[in-house]
Amino acid sequence: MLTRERQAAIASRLTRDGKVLAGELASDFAVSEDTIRRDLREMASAGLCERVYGGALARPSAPVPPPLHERAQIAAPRKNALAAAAARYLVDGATVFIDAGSANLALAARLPVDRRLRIVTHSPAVALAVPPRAQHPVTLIGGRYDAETGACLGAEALGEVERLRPDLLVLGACGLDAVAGVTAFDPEDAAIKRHLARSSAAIMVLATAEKLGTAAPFFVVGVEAVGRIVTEAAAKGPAFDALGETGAEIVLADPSGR
Amino acid sequence: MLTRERQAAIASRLTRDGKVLAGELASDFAVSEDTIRRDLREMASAGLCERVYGGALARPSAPVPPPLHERAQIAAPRKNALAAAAARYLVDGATVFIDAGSANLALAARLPVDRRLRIVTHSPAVALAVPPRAQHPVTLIGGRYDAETGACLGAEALGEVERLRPDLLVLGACGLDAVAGVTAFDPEDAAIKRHLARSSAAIMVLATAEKLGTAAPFFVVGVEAVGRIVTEAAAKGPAFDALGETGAEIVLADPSGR
DNA sequence: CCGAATCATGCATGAACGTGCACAACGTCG
DNA sequence: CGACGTTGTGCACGTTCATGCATGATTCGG
Repeated sequence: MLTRERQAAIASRLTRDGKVLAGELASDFAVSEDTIRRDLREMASAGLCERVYGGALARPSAPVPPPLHERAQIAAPRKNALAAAAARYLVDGATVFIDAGSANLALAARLPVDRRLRIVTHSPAVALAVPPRAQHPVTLIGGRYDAETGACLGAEALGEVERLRPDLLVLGACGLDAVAGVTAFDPEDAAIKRHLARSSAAIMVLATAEKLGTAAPFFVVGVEAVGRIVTEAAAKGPAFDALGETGAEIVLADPSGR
Repeated sequence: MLTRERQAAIASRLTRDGKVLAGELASDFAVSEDTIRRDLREMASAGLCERVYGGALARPSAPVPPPLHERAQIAAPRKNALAAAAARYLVDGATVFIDAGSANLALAARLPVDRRLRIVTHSPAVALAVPPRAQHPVTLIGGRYDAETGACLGAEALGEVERLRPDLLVLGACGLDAVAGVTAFDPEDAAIKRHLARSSAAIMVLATAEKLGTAAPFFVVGVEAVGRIVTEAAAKGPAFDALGETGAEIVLADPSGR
């Protein structure tokens, strides 16, 4: 049996029963409990379930849409590490726009609870990921929902975005390069990002290593406008050095997620 | 039984009964009172309940209805059956507004793929639940996101809703009664529902058996405005008969989900 | 003010856990 | 074809966690 196949089976059990037991799964799938624990850990870090002592519970929150969901699952621990590092720079009382994207989704799920933040987003998944316990007021920008980017796009969304003046924009980047700047795959998405970049007081970008030195078709904003780039140590190389020379503050995430 | 699972069960008892007794819980869950006391202490420190001598009380500010994501898991198979029955009445090419609510969430997830529908909603969870495979264009109404109802409320949302003229409104009902009509727990939610009910060409309500004959604090619309009520056979009784006499078409869902 | 019930705390125990390591299966590239 | 990196798995190790019990302290009701 394939690993992913087994994890899919665990996921379907979760939705059916609402919970799974590690020991039970181990004997049912004829693997060791270690393997099951690894599965559950992975799934939990991808937001598929809640890990608890003895097994796992179905996530009490709404389902994350498949395209975004798949992206969220890729390198989830690394994205969580980025999120943890970025969360430190969210100051109390600030209005923060969180762009769509898998790393930003991880950030939304790990927003600090010891500070009060006004969260604005055009991504329903981000809005739902904000832990209700934190009591951060969440404003969602409406419009035509685009499943590919996982955000609301179009004229309506753009119109609403134009009225905003966020203190901080947590920008999602499909590509990030010292020369090409921040770039996106979708033209409409790029248009909204451009507006946001202009009207925000500060910009922070979360980028996994593989995004550095790459460019997508649509330009959003030059790197000189980005105040802070959160990335990982694995990104070190020529593209990384070039970014550092643009004046942006580069933050390296601790892989352990601290 | 998992520790967290037990604590969740205690929490749901708290919202149901308003109080729990330590000794009673201990014998019901077959653990020692020490364990229960530890649970209650932990929950109290998390703000989930108020610890008192002999047990615990529900927090005075405890939400009357549990948040949407919890409601969605209650009686899920029955809600899926309602959804399957309701899906038959969505006609090709129609613009359908899907209100927030757990049964409506199930409907969104089971939208027919053989017809083209324009979906509009103010619930991010509903927008995300629409299967991307179906290619239904989804418009999401933005605004302040309210975790309690699971929808975007407030002036912004109301303003956008006012511009809509849906062919069909799939209305969520917190209570449904022949005399009291459709009612809601939240005043702002009720305001938006009222607007929608006025501007929609037709109204359909999905209601599980326990909602029939009950009323929530805020009035939305009288039953005479509701064209079709989808409910279950288990609802049959005086309240059910009274609804039938108002002229609305009553549809009974097949428990097998067909 | 007294007895009984309830409680917090410390401790012991076993289950569940994370981590590091070794090994096997697999695909890739020279 | 063989060397190599990757990935999934199981095992051993020490650690953490949940639980029940014992012990005093606290609270409640009369």
